[in-house]
Amino acid sequence: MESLTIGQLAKKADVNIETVRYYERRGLIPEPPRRESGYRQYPVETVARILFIKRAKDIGFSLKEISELLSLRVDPDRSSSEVKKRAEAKIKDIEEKILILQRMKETLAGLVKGCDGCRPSSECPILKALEK
Amino acid sequence: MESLTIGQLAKKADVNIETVRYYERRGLIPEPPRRESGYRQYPVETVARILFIKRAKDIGFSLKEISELLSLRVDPDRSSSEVKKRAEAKIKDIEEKILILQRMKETLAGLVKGCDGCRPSSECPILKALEK
DNA sequence: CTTGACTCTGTACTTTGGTACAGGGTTTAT
DNA sequence: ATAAACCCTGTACCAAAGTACAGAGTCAAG
Repeated sequence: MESLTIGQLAKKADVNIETVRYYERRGLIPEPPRRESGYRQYPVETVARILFIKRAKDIGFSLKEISELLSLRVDPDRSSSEVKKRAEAKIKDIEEKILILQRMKETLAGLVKGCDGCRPSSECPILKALEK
Repeated sequence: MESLTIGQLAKKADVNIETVRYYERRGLIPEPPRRESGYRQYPVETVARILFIKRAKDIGFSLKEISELLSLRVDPDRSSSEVKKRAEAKIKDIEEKILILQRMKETLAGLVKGCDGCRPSSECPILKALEK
């Protein structure tokens, strides 16, 4: 059982079958080999690929950005500063997101433990915390 | 110049005018007072509100989640465990996102500094790192 | 006091990321 | 060998988050 049908893949990755085909159309997963019947035969790694996509999506990357992310990994001219630059840009993006989330979290934590700062009718710090 | 027209607001927050009206319809920003003509008059704080929404969106919250986030801040009976519970749930969400982002970042950072680890034709760790 | 820039409501269109058939062939378990 | 359960392509539909008018009224600068 070296390979998966589209249904098995979808189940393992916990997505809709149609989503798998959609990702293929979008170029997010490679076109798999087919058998004579035309049935797709997925290598097991494709499960990880789809999980990656799901996670990345959850944290705010668009499918377009995700395919950029994925293409970094695959690009064959390894030492190319092009690739490196793109990876670095992505890292910047990610750091930015982390910062925003951390500020958000602190603010919420303040809210949870008694948040006396939230005086009635005055400005709650939640917005303040997120002004760049 | 205590208040802003919708156009001024949109410009300051760097969004489309239509987006502002859309956020109003969605309840993400409060309905502002109007003058006789019907023109909206926004208090300057609304700029911060919209910036908040933009940031939250960028890091993967839906507008629906964002209005939940915003409603936490406004709820008057702050000691209610209801509010507390919701805030705690949001914190969990946020922590999860941060973790994913950190793993992603490390992986990319590994890629950047001399991606010798990416042996030809073998599995690049980028996927591995993101398998839950 | 008019002209150009702005705003109003309402409706319709767009993009992104899927989902859902329809109509037909394939596999597999009994 | 025949259902039940899969899979195929293609097209259509969906929700979320805007965006874009149309047709009409308002503002403000010269």
